[in-house]
Amino acid sequence: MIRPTNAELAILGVLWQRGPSTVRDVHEALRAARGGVVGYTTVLKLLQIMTEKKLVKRDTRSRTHVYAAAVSEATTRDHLLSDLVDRAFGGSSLALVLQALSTTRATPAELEQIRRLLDERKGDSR
Amino acid sequence: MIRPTNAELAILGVLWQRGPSTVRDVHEALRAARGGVVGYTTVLKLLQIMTEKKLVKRDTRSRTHVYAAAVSEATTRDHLLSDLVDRAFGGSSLALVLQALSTTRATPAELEQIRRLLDERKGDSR
DNA sequence: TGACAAGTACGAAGTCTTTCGTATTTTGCA
DNA sequence: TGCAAAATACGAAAGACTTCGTACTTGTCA
Repeated sequence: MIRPTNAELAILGVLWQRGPSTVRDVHEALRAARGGVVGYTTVLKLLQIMTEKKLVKRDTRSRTHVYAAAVSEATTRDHLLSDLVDRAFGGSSLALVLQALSTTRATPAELEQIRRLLDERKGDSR
Repeated sequence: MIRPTNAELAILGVLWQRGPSTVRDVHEALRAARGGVVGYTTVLKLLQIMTEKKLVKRDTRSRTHVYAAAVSEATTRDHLLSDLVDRAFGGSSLALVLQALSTTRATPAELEQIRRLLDERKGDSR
């Protein structure tokens, strides 16, 4: 159900990082982050749409509305991952993990981090 | 560059599985696989578009054209993964792997498979 | 108080995806 | 030979995304 589009993800990224923000905040963050050639009213419109979709919450108490993410980053990532698993990996999360592992560039420390996670789950079929 | 849409992925899935196929083949495979309520000419049109996009190759020697995937499954998966990494994981493949691992349901055997892959890459910063 | 700045709301246009209907072409065979 | 079946080509429509212009509202301060 939670499947933010591209532009929506960019905005959620800002909200996750900055916390509750005004349109202006988001607009400037986007402009700073990337070559964000996106107009102010575009961001406003997107936030309005995202409010309808319940992706963000809007506080209208002050004239300048304040928006906050209504979905967590982890949950959203989960949804996007399982979406991709369904669409391109025949429903197999394992296939995705293996593919990601086999092409990702990881430092030894990172490999170790993965190994630790595996250890925690040893014999755990969750 | 290789970013098949949803419908395109479904078709590529058939081509990867069946090998070179006619429109009719693909159409029937889709209909069989899912509740594939998709018309014959829809599949045809998609294959034509995919030919333009170089996602498939078309052999027109016989009247009934034969289509074959022009992109490999592994490469396509890579592209989709790195796309998702960029869009939703701040560019960190590691973050994606960790997230996928922490929510995926894996049997001990599967965990072992992952561990073996890690072993192969030990000290390998590729 | 009245004009300007800063906000929000809204509609509309452009692009992409997906879908299919219709027209046209080709082939096989009765 | 000529018709029906099977194919391909093409255009167009509907929906989703993204973008922004324009209109309207509200608050500030000279």
